[in-house]
Amino acid sequence: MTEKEELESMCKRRGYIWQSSEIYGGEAGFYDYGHLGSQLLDNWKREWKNYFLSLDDNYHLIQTPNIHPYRVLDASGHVDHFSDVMVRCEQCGSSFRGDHLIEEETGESAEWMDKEEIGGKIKELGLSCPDCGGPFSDPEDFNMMFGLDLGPTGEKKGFLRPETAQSVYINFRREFRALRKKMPLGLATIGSAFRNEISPRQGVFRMREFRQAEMQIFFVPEIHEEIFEERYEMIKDTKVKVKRVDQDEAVEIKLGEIEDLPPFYLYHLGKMYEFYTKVMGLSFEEVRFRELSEDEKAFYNKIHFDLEIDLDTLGGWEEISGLHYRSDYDLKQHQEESNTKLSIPTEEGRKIPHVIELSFGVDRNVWALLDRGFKNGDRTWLDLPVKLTPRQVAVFPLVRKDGLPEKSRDIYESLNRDFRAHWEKSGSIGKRYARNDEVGTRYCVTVDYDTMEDDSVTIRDIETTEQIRVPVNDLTMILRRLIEREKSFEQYMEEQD
RNA sequence: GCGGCUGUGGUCUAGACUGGUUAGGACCCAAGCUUCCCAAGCUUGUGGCCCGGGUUCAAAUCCCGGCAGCCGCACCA
Repeated sequence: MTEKEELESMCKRRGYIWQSSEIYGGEAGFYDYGHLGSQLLDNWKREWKNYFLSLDDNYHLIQTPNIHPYRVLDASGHVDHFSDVMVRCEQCGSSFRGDHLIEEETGESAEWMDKEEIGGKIKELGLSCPDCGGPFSDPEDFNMMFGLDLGPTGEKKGFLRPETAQSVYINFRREFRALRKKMPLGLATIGSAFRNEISPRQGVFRMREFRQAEMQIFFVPEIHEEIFEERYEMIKDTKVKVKRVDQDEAVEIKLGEIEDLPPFYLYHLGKMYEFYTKVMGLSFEEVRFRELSEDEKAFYNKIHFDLEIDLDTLGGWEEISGLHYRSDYDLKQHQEESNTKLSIPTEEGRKIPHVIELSFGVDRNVWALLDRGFKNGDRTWLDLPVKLTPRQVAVFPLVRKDGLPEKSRDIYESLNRDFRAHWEKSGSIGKRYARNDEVGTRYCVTVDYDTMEDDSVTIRDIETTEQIRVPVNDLTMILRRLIEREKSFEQYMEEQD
């Protein structure tokens, strides 16, 4: 089996993640998280919130519906731009994007054209199927958004949102007032988004329903730049790995050495990098930022880097998150379409705030954790940071007799109040270690015959399989220190020698 | 969405070409025995031919349709 198959098998067998509706044969583009996956997902969200909301006093979380009325997505440009005009070859059945066919022929952009215009232009140019030369059918709209009829008459139209960002923009005005007009203002949200992908593949990387965690930061560049500059100064020696659009390889560089990007952008780039190395526990080498070319990036993004992680299961660097400078495009659009003033008063008159967006694919982040953590050599184990892992500690009896199971159960119950704990007694001790290695249980506490004598237990570290012996009374304190990284397992080991 | 390949207990698979005993194995899981630290062993047990239709005395096996997965193309503002 390939690495990917091994990991998928583990995820199904042990309760992380699998295809949705599987007893009915499944449906492409939908996945369910089991008891472990769901816990990992929750933990990731919690750590994400802890990290990004604490970047500034004025960064906050909001919660919004998955459904937008038609006008929101019309204003944002999704009704026009998120759809493509497709034409189908009547002879061989292949389908193509109409605007692309025209662009190839004329060399000019045809993205602005609607269904009728594209149909007319194709006839005018006498285009035929590039595959077989057959004639084209009439063009049809294909929109990546799931449309909805709202209410009993079905006359009101809406969509499942294709991104969470718009939910935040339409709440800017309310929150700006509620938060007493302080700027910069950061509004984060974690929620689901929906895209009717033509052919979803690559597991959780292209789903029809997926989760996003986004931090939208509103600011007026010429006024608030200073604030970010100060923060940037503090981290400008931070090293990151960046692949610019004109480079073949990512290079290691200090933030301060990147001269053509504004401090507010570099500051957040540095902070995102830090999230991946410090919170998600990835090594510097496994993460990079890649700048998107003009062709790749959306027209409203002035600066766009994707954060990519080198994944074994997907064969290389994959987009996990993004940092987008969206300028004032979004608020301007909504101001115009809603006839609501979204500019803010400044000493230099009213200004429409700009947005820098920190955007994270939650499912992709979770999969990246599983991919990078999955070790399948001599021993199979899952290396998840202790703050993120679904099981922080497991408690076992060494053997199933002489009161050890009961003792271990007592210890488990006391630990379960403070940690994500687990208890089991079936099989042999080795088997229990192996089972817990596979799902990423960080520490295994074993009750043995010494425990019955002197009330001490062993703690085993998943990474090294080494053990330390500690008093039961100190267990909670020691585990807490290990989890909070106040003291490392190695330090405890040294103390014992 | 197009083309190719594939679909057997929870997982991985044998069987299919050449239709015919009770669909076999390994691992996992559960219960028990055993066991003083890294998937030991023994006993017992649960559980399966992707779905629907057709051909046939008889279908996991052949045919048609659907669904899903993988690969290629296309798509991924």
